[in-house]
Amino acid sequence: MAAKKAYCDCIETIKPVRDALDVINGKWKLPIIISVGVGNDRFTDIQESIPGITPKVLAKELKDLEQHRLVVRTVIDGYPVKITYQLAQYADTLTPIIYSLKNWGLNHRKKVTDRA
Amino acid sequence: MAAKKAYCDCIETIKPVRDALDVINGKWKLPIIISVGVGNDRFTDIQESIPGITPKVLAKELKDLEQHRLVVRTVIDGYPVKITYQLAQYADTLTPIIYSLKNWGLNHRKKVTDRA
DNA sequence: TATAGTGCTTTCCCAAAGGAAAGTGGAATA
DNA sequence: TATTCCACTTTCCTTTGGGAAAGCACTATA
Repeated sequence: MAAKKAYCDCIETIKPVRDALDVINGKWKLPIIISVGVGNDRFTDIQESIPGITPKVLAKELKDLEQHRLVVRTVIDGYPVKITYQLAQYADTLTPIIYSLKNWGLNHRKKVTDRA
Repeated sequence: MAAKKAYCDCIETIKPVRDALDVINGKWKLPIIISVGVGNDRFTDIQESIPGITPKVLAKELKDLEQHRLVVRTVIDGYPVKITYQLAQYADTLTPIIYSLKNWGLNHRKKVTDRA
């Protein structure tokens, strides 16, 4: 017999949501993906396009995103060496998440300012 | 004349996304919303439905969610006093976010296990 | 020759997140 | 009377995130 439980079961939703959150956690991952996705492919450009981000954090987050195969780092030989960042195709699958967050954020801001 | 900028502009997407992330930040907010949304309305039930959450964290996150008007705490007088939590209607607007995260998480887990 | 840009790294530091464990006060239950 | 349940709170501690500032190796530009 299964153990009785008073609470309603929701692990089947919570588990995948947490899997997703583990990948895109923190303040910076989605902003970086947005910035790279829009065409910023140089370290400095990405940095300047995201207000407040420091090079240390950007470097670390880019490495994380590479490991998760969402971003591809390319070294182009030549003088000087060029380094570019691009979204991996897999990052396209994040579009619905970004889209829904953007919409919600826009609506939320309106709601909060209306309140005041 | 506007200052020249080499980078592509993406603040209009980044800003609302960050507004949204500021509200649902951390490991626990969305799991809690999912749990309450599915019918868990007592503190202990919510706690037991979310693996790994401690009462301290749950109490703090519930307060945050109340402040953001996503969750409503109700005290029902009587002997003993009963306390229930429910989603505010506003929390329904999070459904697309949760849905897209869930889908992405499911797909991501498949992708990662296939890789191995 | 001096300065600026590129893509970072390094150090130092602080605050927030979060885990473990115990406790609390009242009421219900055995 | 003892134990349990409920909804937390409290304390202590560790980890993580992240900011500030400086530096570095290389190249390009003035």
